Amino acid sequence: MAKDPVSRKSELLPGTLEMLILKSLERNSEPMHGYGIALYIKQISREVLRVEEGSLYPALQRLALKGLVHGEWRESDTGRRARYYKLTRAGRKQLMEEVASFEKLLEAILRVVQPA
Amino acid sequence: MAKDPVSRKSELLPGTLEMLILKSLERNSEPMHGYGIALYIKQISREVLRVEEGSLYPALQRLALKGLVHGEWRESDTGRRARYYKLTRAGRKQLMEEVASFEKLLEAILRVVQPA
DNA sequence: AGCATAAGCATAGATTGTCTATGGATGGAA
DNA sequence: TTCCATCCATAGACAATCTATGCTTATGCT
Repeated sequence: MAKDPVSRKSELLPGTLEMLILKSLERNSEPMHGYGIALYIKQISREVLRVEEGSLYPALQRLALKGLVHGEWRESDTGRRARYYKLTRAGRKQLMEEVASFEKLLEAILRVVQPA
Repeated sequence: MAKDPVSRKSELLPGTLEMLILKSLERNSEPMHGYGIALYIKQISREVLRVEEGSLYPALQRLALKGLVHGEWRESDTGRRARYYKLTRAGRKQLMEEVASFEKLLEAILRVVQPA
């Protein structure tokens, strides 16, 4: 008991996480580490989107496996070791496609949800 | 081999199905059966959204269990037996909340995805 | 008469993607 | 010396969707 205080639903729309990560990398031009990406998304979405670490790191690994990002160890500004990621060419392409199909889906959903 | 001809990704944004169903019921005022709901969503989204039966019927059952819709057997226009669903008061309320939080999420995602 | 197709419901099982929970290490501030 | 922020990572639970399948009945075509 003593669970589920409000709602344990996901903080994001499932299926959008990888797109959000890729987009973050694109918009910042400088390579970013995972923690930084999480902060960035949280901040720019005005605290609405929160990316949990248990979702984030596996997602970054998937993206790296698929060759959409490239990661390497470096030292962060604060002196800790961190894995810095940047978009690959394939990642940039994939991002464009994902955004396009996301927007298409969105339009379709809004046609159902919002009165004409 | 000989698989995965194009992309086996979902035809909708996961997490939006129940909202789409509830909204369909709201907009049609008359009770609808599952098959009709599927056709409606497909049509109004201009073929972009396709709701598979394997997703639809379990979703309707979940909604009924939660008391958000009420279903009863009737005879359809074409003379077959069909389960007709209508929104309950609770369902109407839930729908409003879901739409609101969906739109909030959307805004947040678009802030990340679309350049300021 | 025979057959195909549309209308209609349903379940089982696989898969995917997220989450929670946990663990650990380090640096700086109180 | 304690705490918090920074940073990574994995395991396991869980929810939601999909594919695949099976069934029934009415209508239309040939």
